[in-house]
Amino acid sequence: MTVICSTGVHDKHDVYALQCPCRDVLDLLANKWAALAIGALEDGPVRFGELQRRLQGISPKVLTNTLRRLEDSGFINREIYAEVPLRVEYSLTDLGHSVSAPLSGLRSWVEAHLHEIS
Amino acid sequence: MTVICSTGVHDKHDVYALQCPCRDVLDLLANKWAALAIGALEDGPVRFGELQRRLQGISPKVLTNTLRRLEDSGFINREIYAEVPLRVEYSLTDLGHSVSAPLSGLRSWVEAHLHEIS
DNA sequence: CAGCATCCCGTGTGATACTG
DNA sequence: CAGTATCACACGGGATGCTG
Repeated sequence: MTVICSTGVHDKHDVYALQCPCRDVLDLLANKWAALAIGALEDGPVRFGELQRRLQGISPKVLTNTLRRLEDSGFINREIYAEVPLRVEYSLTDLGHSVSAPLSGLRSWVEAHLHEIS
Repeated sequence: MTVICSTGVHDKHDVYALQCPCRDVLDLLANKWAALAIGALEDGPVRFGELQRRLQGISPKVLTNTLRRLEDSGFINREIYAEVPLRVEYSLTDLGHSVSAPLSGLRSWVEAHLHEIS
């Protein structure tokens, strides 16, 4: 088992302790849309409307919430172009790109084991 | 980008479509405790009480809910030993073990990038 | 010991309509 | 186009007490 929290954890089983900061990250990523939104941005900047099209079924409000949370945590950038019509592009930060790797791993696993899941 | 859903998806951006079955798995894993519970079982069978100790802060009810969901989805086994006192052991199935790999990847990433996250 | 029963609450999610 | 406003709701999660 890999020790998650290097700080103040001596018993390896305490890595799941309430105080473990990895909780925050898991909580952030562990919602219905965040992981998918990051995946949808892997190829480069995407506009709001296009994001909504890719994340089929998401409402504008929920998309906004998701993006704001990811932005506040430093995973994505929000660039506003004062054009007509208005253009807003979302893109992954370096941090966002780096987390997309393990997330891809998870999605690949899903693809590979889909048939085994009830 | 890796195509997640091999079935009926031809536009690579539609992998995030509402019908994508990977949603179910993400929904299952994407709650507060499931990923951590799987991690807590990586080393072998664990009893209910020990699980509650490792997942510090979880209540019995929530732990039961989490375990039931994971059991129903085929990620863990529940073994009952009719002893006195009663003993119930939880362990990962093969499927559970296989998913713990990508989950470890995610947790490792958290460990490595913790300092970069606000 | 390993849970179930019960009550409660916050919030994530959703549908729809509206605006700068 | 890119959101915001509003209302509504199910569900995850928590606290406490009780049971086979």
